[in-house]
This record gives sequence, structure tokens and C-alpha cells, in this order.
Amino acid sequence: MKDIANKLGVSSVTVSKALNDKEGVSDNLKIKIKKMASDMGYRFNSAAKSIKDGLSYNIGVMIPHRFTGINESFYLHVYQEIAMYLEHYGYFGILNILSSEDEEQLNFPRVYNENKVDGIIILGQVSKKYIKTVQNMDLPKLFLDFYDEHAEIDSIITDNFYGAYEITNYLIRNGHREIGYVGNLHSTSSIQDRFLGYYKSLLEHGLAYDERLLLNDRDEHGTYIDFQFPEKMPTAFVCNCDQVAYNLCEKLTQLGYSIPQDFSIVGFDNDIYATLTNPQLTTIEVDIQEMARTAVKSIMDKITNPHHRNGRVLVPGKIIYRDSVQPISES
Amino acid sequence: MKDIANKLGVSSVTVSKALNDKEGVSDNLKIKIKKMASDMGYRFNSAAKSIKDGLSYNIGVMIPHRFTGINESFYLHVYQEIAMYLEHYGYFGILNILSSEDEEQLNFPRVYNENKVDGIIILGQVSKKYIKTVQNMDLPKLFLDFYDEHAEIDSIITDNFYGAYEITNYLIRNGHREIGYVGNLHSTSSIQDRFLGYYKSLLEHGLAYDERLLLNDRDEHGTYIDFQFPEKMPTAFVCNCDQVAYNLCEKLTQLGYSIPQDFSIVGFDNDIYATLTNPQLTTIEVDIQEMARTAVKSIMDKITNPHHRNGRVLVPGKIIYRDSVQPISES
DNA sequence: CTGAAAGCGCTTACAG
DNA sequence: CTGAAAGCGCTTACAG
Repeated sequence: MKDIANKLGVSSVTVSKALNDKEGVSDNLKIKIKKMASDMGYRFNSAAKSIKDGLSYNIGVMIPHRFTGINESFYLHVYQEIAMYLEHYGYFGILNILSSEDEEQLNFPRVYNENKVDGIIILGQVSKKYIKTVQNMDLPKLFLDFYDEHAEIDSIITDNFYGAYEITNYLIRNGHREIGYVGNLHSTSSIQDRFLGYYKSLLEHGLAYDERLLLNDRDEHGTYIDFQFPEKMPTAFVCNCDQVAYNLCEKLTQLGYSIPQDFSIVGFDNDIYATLTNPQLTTIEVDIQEMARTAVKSIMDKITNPHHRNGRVLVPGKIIYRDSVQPISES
Repeated sequence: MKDIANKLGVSSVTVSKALNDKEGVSDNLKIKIKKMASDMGYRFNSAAKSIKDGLSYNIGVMIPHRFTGINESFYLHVYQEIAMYLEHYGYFGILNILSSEDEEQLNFPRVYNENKVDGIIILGQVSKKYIKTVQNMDLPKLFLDFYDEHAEIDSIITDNFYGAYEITNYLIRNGHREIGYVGNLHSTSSIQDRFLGYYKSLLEHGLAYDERLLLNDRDEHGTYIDFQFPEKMPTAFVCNCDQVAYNLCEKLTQLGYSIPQDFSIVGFDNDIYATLTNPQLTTIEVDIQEMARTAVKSIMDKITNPHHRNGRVLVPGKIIYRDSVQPISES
């Protein structure tokens, strides 16, 4: 800036005003200054601005390491969308993988200790204890894709409940009356919430819930286990996620059944497994873009106004109709 | 810092020295200052440091948008590993998705214009024209997972050539003599380089290259097409990537063949398709961690010494042995 | 061992 | 419409 000012025989204050389109500079001079800046290859030093107004213009996105295996990319895609939406606000996204050690030892992330970010989005469930640590961070913060009832931290989650409710309704509209649910209810809150949506649909349609139609899919460590089919099979299965739906299809096909002729199957997530399953799955698409957009909007509001609260926001999913469901003829 | 200094009746210079473990402060005072800092919840302001030494302590990672579809996560995982390695240097990684518009209009990324980063890693092939734009950026830079022979910009790539060479050797050691290659040679440089590794292996073993055993897998837009099998089939296929190997397995199974009894098949990448194929694929694992580590090391060297060059670095892959290859009994 | 002064690049409040 | 002064939080070079 000083160089530009010198070349043009003006002060750096004037250059600053011109480049920021502020009042107090003649249009003529503004244009001259802008041209000179571009000719000289001037690049703005954001650190200087940061120090002035105490804002880093960065948002930290923290993902627990255990969710970032080579075959898990959901959260990375969410992060990507967040990084893209931040552009609209002149912000950047810094990815912060939370290691298991840091999570156990309750260490603050380095982005926080070094004042590198103006807000933090916690993307993916962290331990109860670490939630406390997060609460102690003196910074706008947000839980994304999970929530904690005790922490009064705002959260944004997929509407698991309503999505499962809708897709179960769809099966019922197609004539299914015996419908199973596949998932370990004590594994994660989203599996549980999806189950409850399924359950509500049964209730509303006056269908009895039959415990024998609840199939477990994983043990307490989250490892997939073999399915134990009931003696009397349902005509349709609501799976808690696409990968499990994929596994179920494989298993049933092995046993000589055809999908969807013998059984209708629906999933949740609309991830890569939805299109790898044969036939392709009817499922609920999680709206990653909308989740990212909502999260960015919310954290920005919090930066502008530290008292801003948005509570627990549900982002609706959307049924994607494919070929894994077949109407049942009443008899 | 000033607050800490005031509380302890010392100067902020002394506080700065103590917190940075610099010489010129008595051990006693150092400890007192550190304790006070931690008690007061002092957080270092990295922007102030940045402005002092002209370093942002951020690295930009730029990925062209077209490589970030919902079912493509390879580059996001590479970015994740980069972000993790940067920790060792006290750096952070800022993700920059390069939109098609910016690529066409040859716009500099905002991270560059705003001096947000000390170096840029371009992750994934950009257009020839944009490579020129990258060259004009006055900053350490690095191509990751592609290279350009005309640009004198350093690059780090997977050793496609050697990986394909090794896995073809493996097939030959297993008795195969008629081996096909699956891939469109004019699509990407990695498909081409992998083909050349396959070709070298044939040459070395005195096997004739038979053009009829070259199977096309995609059109000029990169869309997968149906396989056109030759009249006389080979006994094994080297596929340019796991997804295509997956497609090939599906197709051959549909036609009534068994893998690996009728045909041996190998892939490349060791991505999700390698374990979804039935049987699971013998393939080349791309060493994402090593690529990230090398890239981070290299960009850091360039920041320390702007004249540092590392040329074109090849990161070796590794054969992962699974169940898609069967020895052939000579007859 | 300790600290006063200067400066990094910018912006804001104020004076002219 | 234009600019001199002060200040953001830190570090470095120098003086004591």
C-alpha cells in the first residue's frame, strides 16, 4: 500500500480507502489507485486486517479422527461444502482432525489456542467429556450431525426421525403390512431416531409393532454381524443405513431370494452403497449442501452477534425412488 | 500479554520471551509467567506473529471441483492427511475448491490474493491454461498427483508405471501369458502410464503385445462404456483402476464366467471397489499417507528456501494380495 | 536478566 | 476530498 501511495504521490490512507471502496476518495483517484494496485500485483495482507479487528476470517471444522477412515468420506464431503459456502462470507475453512489422544486428554485444538479461527463447527459426535471441553472454549461453536441434550450448544442434524417415518409410510402405501427394522438401537442416536420414525409410521397406520421383526446388524463395537432372521419373515425391511441395506440384499440373494420380488428393502443416506446394491436402493438422501449452508449461516450469525441462538435445527432429507421396493397385492 | 505483564509487574517483552522459551528470562520468572498465562486463559494471537514475520502459517490445498463428486473422496482424503501432517510444522491447511469458472477465467484463488497462505498444493490436474496462472503466482507451489512437462513446477505422483509393471509381473509369475489391459489410453496420463508399466512387463518377459487384448473402458468424456471383448480372450486382465475392475467382474459374472477360475483380474488404487468386488481384488494400493507426507515436506522446504527444488517425485504403491488371481497350470 | 523503542501492514477517528 | 496520528498484539535489535 505504501508503495502504491508513493508511486501516486498520495497517502496510504487514501489507498486503503480506495481499495475498500470507502467514502472520501474522488472517483477519479479511486480508479487510478485500483489500476496501479493491479499493475503492481498488489496483494492484500489479511493478517494486518485480522489484527486490527480481532477477526481471523477462518472457521475451524473439527472432525474426530475415527470418522475419517479411507472408506468413510461423508464428513469430508460436509467439510468441503462448508468450505465452499464460507466463500460467500469471505471466510476460509480450516480442517482440524481431532485425534483420539486429544479427545481423551481433553486438549483444546490448536486452532483455538492460537486464535486461528472465529468459530468452530464440531462435525461428528465427540465424547461426553470432550463436549465439556468444547463448552469451555470462548468462541462461537456449533455441533453438526449430532447433539447433546445437556450441553446448551446449538446443533444441526439430519431429520432422521422424519425421514424414516416418511419412507416407512411409503412402504405401507405400497401395501406392506409386515415391515422389519434393521439396526442396533443402542449403537448411535441416529439409528435410534430412525427407528422411532419407523415406529411412528406403524402406530399411525394401526400396525402392531412386532419385536421379532427387529433385526440386529452390529455388535457393541459397531462391527457388522450376521443377520438372525425371524421364523416368519416380513415383506419389507427398513434399514438404518445404505451399507446395511447392501449387506442385507447380498445375504438374501445368497439365500436364493429376489429383491424386490420377495422382499422390498429401503435404506438411508443415499451414499455409494445405494447405487452398488442390486437392484439400486430406494433411500433417504441426506442433504449435505443444506446442512453445510445452515451450519455456515448459523456460525456467521453467532460471530456477528454472540448471543445468537438457533437451538436444534433439523435438516430434512428426501426420498430417492429407485428399484428396491415393489407394491404388494393385497390378498 | 500486556495483562499478564501488568499482573506480574514485568514488561510484555519478558512475557513474550518466557512464553516462547527464549533466552534472557530467569527460569523462575519463566515458570511464573507461564502459570499466569494459563490461569488467565491467555491465547496467543497468531495474526500478530504473522504480520511480524510475513508468514501466515497456512498452506492452501486447491482441488478442482470436478474431482469432488459425492462418490469421489480420494482427494479429500489426501487433503485430510496433508492437514494432519502440517500439524508437525505448526501449520494449518486451508481447502480451496477451484470452481470451473475460476479455472476458465484464470482467476487467482482468494487464498493467494489475500495472502492467506505461505504455499499452495495443487491437488489434481488443472487445465493447461490454468497451469500458467499457477506459475504466475509468486509463492511456493507444488503439483500433487499430476505433472506437466512444460511447467517447471515440482510434482509428486504415484508411481503408476512401476505399480502396473509389478502387478503384471505378478500375473506372469502365476503362469499367465495372454494378458489384457483395460483402459482408454487417451483419457488420463495415469491410465497411460499404467499401460506402459504393463507393456514393459510384457516386453521383459518376451511376451508379444497384442492390440486386440487392449479393452476400452470409457469414452472421451470419461463415461464408462460397455466392454467389447475380443474373439480370443486372454487369461488375465490388468485394469487401470479398481472401479473398472469391479465393472469387468460384474460383466464377466453375468456372462457366466467365474473369477478367478476363468479369468484373473487385478486393479489399481485399492479403493472401496477393491473390497466390493467379488472376489476381492488383488490391486495396487496408492500410499496416500506417503504422498501427503512428501508433499508437506516439500512445500515446507520451499518455504524455508525458495530455491529448493525436488523435481518429479514418484511415490511407490504396494501390491495388496487378495483373491482375484489364480495361477494357471502350464499345458 | 530485563525492558524501552520501533516496526510489521492495515484501518479508524479525527483534523484540515 | 485528503492525510497525519494512533493503535491492533506481537517480536527483534539494542541498551542497560
